[in-house]
Amino acid sequence: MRTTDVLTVGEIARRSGFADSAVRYYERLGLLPATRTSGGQRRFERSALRRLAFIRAARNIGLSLDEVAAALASLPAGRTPTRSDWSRLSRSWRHRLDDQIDALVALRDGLDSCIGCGCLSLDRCVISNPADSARSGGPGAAFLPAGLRREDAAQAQAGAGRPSR
Amino acid sequence: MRTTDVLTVGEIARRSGFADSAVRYYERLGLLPATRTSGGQRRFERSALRRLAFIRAARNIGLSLDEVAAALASLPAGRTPTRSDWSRLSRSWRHRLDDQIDALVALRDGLDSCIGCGCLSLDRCVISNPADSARSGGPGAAFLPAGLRREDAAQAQAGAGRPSR
DNA sequence: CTGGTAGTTGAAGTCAACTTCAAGTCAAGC
DNA sequence: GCTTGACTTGAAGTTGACTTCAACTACCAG
Repeated sequence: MRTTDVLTVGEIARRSGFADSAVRYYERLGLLPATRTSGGQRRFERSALRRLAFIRAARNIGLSLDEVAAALASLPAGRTPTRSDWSRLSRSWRHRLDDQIDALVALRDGLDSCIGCGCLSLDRCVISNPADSARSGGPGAAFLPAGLRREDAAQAQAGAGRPSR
Repeated sequence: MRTTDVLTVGEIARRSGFADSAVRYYERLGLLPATRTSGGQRRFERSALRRLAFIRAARNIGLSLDEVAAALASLPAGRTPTRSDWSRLSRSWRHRLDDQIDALVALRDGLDSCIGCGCLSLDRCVISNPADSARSGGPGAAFLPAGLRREDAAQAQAGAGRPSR
């Protein structure tokens, strides 16, 4: 056992590429299980690295941490997740990505038809009116086109608002 | 002159679909020119509606308000912008959209090759490592894939951070 | 046993883009 | 002239995902 079996925050952070503070944050949110030494320091298992990889991947796809938490919660309790467990989780992302891509392509096509006209009509232009136009409510950022917005895709949380990077 | 030539905040908000508070906010940022009545109330010209359409379109594409401000600042001073002025501004969006789409498609292709393997290797998996992996710095959201992140596209601001919806 | 590196906590800060609030003023129809 | 709805301001709050800070403690090599 040359390589230690448990990892400290710093080690996990270094290996995963996340900041220490992010790792602690995730643990606090319950996304990352950790045991504690008698002195109160966190110790992570190797599998935590896989969880962090999942988190990074999910965030790259555009999931919120709430959604990540929900996904992680769906993992089988007790046993260590298998490859197919992880695979199952990421399978649904395909759809999400497709939707995002479709939305952007639609926007681009609209842009192509708008370039040159310079109309930017509030009523007619596709770019300023991608399918819908009414503002949803709540504070926070809201710049992605419909279909790219978090709230549009997430039916999960009951909270208010909505998000970005 | 049935239809009034100048518009109040409320009218502009209603017609543009933005909230009153957003319109005031934009005016405060200098994105939206307004005159004042003797009593201090804002009065907008009709052209403000076009500016708002531009702002909405730009935000839908994913531009920050800073970038919108920069774009608006490039409009000819003095005269009212023409259609070709607006057209010129929106032409560069095409590239941005292409980049965003490319990034998402790459992510999806990677996902396809990853589904089933469930590896999620921090080193090898495309999904958790879309091209790059090192965290940039700064607080704030950061979930979009490279090429979709605000900071990646914006060379403008000198501020810290980085962003998400 | 000692020193230094790495870890701990809670509270507060950051960022963007707004919204909400309170306390008060303006504009306009009757 | 009055009432009422729309407007004004500045300050503070919201959201998500973290980061930063200060004050302190743990771990471990030597």
